[in-house]
Amino acid sequence: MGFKPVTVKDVAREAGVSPSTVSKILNQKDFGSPETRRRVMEAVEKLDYRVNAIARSLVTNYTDTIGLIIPDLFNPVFSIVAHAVEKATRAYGLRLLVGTTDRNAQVERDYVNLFVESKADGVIFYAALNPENILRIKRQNIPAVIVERPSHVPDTDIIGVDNHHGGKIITEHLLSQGRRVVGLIVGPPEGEVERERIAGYQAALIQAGIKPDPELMAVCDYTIESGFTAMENLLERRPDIDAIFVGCDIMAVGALRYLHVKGIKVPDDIAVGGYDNTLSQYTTPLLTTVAQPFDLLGEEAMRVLVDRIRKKRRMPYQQIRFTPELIVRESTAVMEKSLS
Amino acid sequence: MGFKPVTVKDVAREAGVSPSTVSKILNQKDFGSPETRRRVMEAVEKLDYRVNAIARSLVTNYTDTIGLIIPDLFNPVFSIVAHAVEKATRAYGLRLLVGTTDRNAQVERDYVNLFVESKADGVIFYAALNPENILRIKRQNIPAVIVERPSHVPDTDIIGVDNHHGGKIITEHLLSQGRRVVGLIVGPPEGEVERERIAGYQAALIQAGIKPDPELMAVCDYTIESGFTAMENLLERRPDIDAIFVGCDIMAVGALRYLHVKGIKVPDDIAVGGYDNTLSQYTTPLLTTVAQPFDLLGEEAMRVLVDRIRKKRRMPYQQIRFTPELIVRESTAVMEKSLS
DNA sequence: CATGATTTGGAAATCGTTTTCTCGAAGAAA
DNA sequence: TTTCTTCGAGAAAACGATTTCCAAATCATG
Repeated sequence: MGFKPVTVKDVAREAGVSPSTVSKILNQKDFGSPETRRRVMEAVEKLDYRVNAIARSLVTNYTDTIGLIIPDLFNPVFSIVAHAVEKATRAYGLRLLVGTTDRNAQVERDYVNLFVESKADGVIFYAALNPENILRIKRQNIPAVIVERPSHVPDTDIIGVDNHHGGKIITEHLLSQGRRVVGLIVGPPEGEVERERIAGYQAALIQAGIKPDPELMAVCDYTIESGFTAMENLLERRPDIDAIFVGCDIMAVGALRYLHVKGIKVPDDIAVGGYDNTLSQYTTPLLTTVAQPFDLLGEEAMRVLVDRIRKKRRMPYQQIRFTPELIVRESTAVMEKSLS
Repeated sequence: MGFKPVTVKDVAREAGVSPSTVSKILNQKDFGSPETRRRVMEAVEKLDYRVNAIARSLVTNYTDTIGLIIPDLFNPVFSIVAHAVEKATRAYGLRLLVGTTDRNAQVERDYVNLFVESKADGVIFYAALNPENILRIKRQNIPAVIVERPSHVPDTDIIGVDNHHGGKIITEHLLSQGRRVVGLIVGPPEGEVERERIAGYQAALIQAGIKPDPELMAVCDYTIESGFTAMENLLERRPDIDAIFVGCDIMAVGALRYLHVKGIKVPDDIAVGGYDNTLSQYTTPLLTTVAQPFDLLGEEAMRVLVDRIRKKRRMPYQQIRFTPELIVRESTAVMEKSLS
């Protein structure tokens, strides 16, 4: 009802000084005489005063708030990144506004508008849907950092992982284990990320003198079910497959499931390689996968963003690429035949 | 540099009216003549005007922002809830500030202060650490909703799941499959949630005429590794165990892993029941588990919170309990011996 | 002791909205 | 036509901080 939060005025009255003095003592390290400092601090303590960040922002033009736009929080890939970003904002003493788009460009746009209205100091886009939305933020003079595509937005810092390399090393690994007919289950190839991984996969095959065969590739979305059916379709088409590279651990779980149901042994009959290293410790057998440094991705995105916010001066735009790492586990042991 | 966002003044000038008129036309459904409405709307469109939410909040005393305090975003349990909460805030046209505590009470306190400063309209606590922090929010007249413990904060809406029932049904299920020596791996029993689940487990045993044996219980934190070692310790102590109830899917994965490594067959030798239904579709064998309606938890928390924010009038505090559901999968089939 | 330099702390403007409050004009009723 | 009501639109006062700007007080220096 008649609830009134404590304001700087109340503190001033309590300490017997003016509001401006209170503000200065609270914000400037070396303002005021020891005596007034003490009085003000005591008043603050006594009244349990907390600055009204809204009022402050209105005059300083800083909200100390970062916006994060991300497809969802359900897929471990995203929740790990979100967690890393959140930890980083905390370390920088900032707030984090989170928006998930559920892969809907209109929702993405709504969040962009919301963040503009909120006067966020900066925005991180993870797997942005529409580059236009990023430009919209930049047009409002709000710094933005892009994590993992799109990579063709001008004048923007971009953080990512070398997907070509990732696709290549996992495929090379499968080949090195004596496999020859390597299938590929991958997300929609319209995406940059997916295209790169496919290219890496193909490069590894060609390097080994094997011609990539479109018949060996199955497309699916990022669900367990689609991994299951993709594996099914692929094996119906090509029963001679002896290894499969699945472009995401979630889908790999679906593929493993199908193989398990059909009594096909992993890795004896078919070797399975995943991607992301998110679920690979939960599966049986443990999944060989390509680990992406998701936490680093989040940390770096924040670091670059904060740099851009604080150092107003023109700083060259950065494009940071991390190198993914192969983690070998049980699902891709050497083939029995090549052992004999 | 000389970047100036478009303000209500600019719109007013463009439309040839006063700022107050612009504000009223934008906010009150039926203000102004059709002619002025048109002029103002055109100006807004032309200048791509977006309200400054900061300035608005200062006068309206609403920020349209909700705070969420949650242990982390890494455990699927939390990320699913966070996702549900985020979706709900979006549906209500609100913003979401997210704070993860990493189970550190000091961090929780920092976030409470931050949310107070941010003038959040309301706060949702998931698995809060220190009740004092919740009281601190309420003392600032900010509505709070507690999800899953602590349940003893006065004058607060509380949303939760019936953990006693959950522990009971999974144990009953194990017993109904012919198991007799049912072990328990559970999180730190200081927690209310854990205590309730233990009580449910014990109730089921007693009901079946079995005396609960402390030796059959192992405590661990919420990691795969601790599930692994807990299973190990338990079996060393009591090799006669023929079923195990693990209080969290993540730890169940660790337990399954140990059994797999030791060549102990699930469910033939030991039946395994999990809790949460988060990873249970990823495991081999598929994990029987107790499903919690995490998305509902998030939705309801938001619904109750928004109610409390909008209807200022004194509304009785609610305590909502959902009933968890048993999901039977492969890891708890009927025992072989009882079949013969 | 006088002068200049520095420090201290207050008055007032400002940030961009929303919200009274008020006045004049238009419309309705008599 | 007159009077009463309603409605449209602007002026000005908030909201709660920060930030000039300035006067007074303090200090150092010759």
